[in-house]
Amino acid sequence: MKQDGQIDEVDRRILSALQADASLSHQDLAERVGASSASCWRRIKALEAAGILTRTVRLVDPAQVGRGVNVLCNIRMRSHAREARAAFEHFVDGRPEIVECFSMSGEWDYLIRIVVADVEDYNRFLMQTLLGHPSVAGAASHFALSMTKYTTAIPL
Amino acid sequence: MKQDGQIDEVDRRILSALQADASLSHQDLAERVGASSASCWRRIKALEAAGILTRTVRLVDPAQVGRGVNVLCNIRMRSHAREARAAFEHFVDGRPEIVECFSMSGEWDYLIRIVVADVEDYNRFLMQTLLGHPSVAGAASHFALSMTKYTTAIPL
DNA sequence: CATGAAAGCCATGGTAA
DNA sequence: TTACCATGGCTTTCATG
Repeated sequence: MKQDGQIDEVDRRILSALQADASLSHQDLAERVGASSASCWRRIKALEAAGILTRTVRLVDPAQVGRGVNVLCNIRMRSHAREARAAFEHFVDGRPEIVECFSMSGEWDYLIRIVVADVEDYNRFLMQTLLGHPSVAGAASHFALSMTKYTTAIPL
Repeated sequence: MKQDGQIDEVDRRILSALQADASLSHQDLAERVGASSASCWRRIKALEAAGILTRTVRLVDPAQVGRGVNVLCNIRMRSHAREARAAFEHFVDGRPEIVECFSMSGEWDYLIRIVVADVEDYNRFLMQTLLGHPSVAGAASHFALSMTKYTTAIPL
């Protein structure tokens, strides 16, 4: 990355490579993106400092640890007051089975994705946890039959 | 992991730690989960061999690279024939702006998440790319106002 | 059979020119 | 950019519970 904060072609290649496989050594990465190892290292530091390149995470196969079922759930709030929204979002934050939450335009207020073991597991979550929250007025759950694509890579 | 393939408490701690931060060294990891470095190493190898622990990826801040807008889009297929589904899923695979795709139960056939720069960008994608696909009969797009939670960590 | 401790080797990151 | 060097992490061995 040049000092003007712009991302150039080499930066893009670095980001793409690291999004696909962060276990690459700087040397492998260097030859893959067509730059020197030292240059790669400096660019990575700059991208981290700029907050563009964030965490390094290891992925776990959900099905293998008993979380093979995805449910997408639309949520309607009882109130749109700031406190109600903050309370709900804080609640979402604290529930590890909720892996994604979007505040939505349109007829529903939120869309969340939940990973569960099975239908019964979801029933428990819905009845006891989600619908028990004071901010939640209603929910419409949709089960995923399969996840045909999942990537953490943002296109560049 | 014992030879029976079961995941014990230490394995769970290893998985949790690596899901949160895969840049930990085996030694740091070891003391964090309360085991020796060698034991940690063996367990990680076993978890990889079992396919439980998969890729290591680096995350990129979508907003910083001009992909700050999320759109959730329900899709109805023209046909449910196997070839039509395969063709659509292959198409999804090849479009990097589509980061997630679920085959759904209920009134819609698929739910996809798309990351775009702005509304105009999405308009282009919808009109020229998505609706241009022969398998797609219709689509209902919902814009996310914000992403309040996103994690790659599966609860254990 | 899994673990913890210990040690050596090698690759790697970081820094120099 | 290239080259180098020292650091430290990965991997194995071995004894133990």
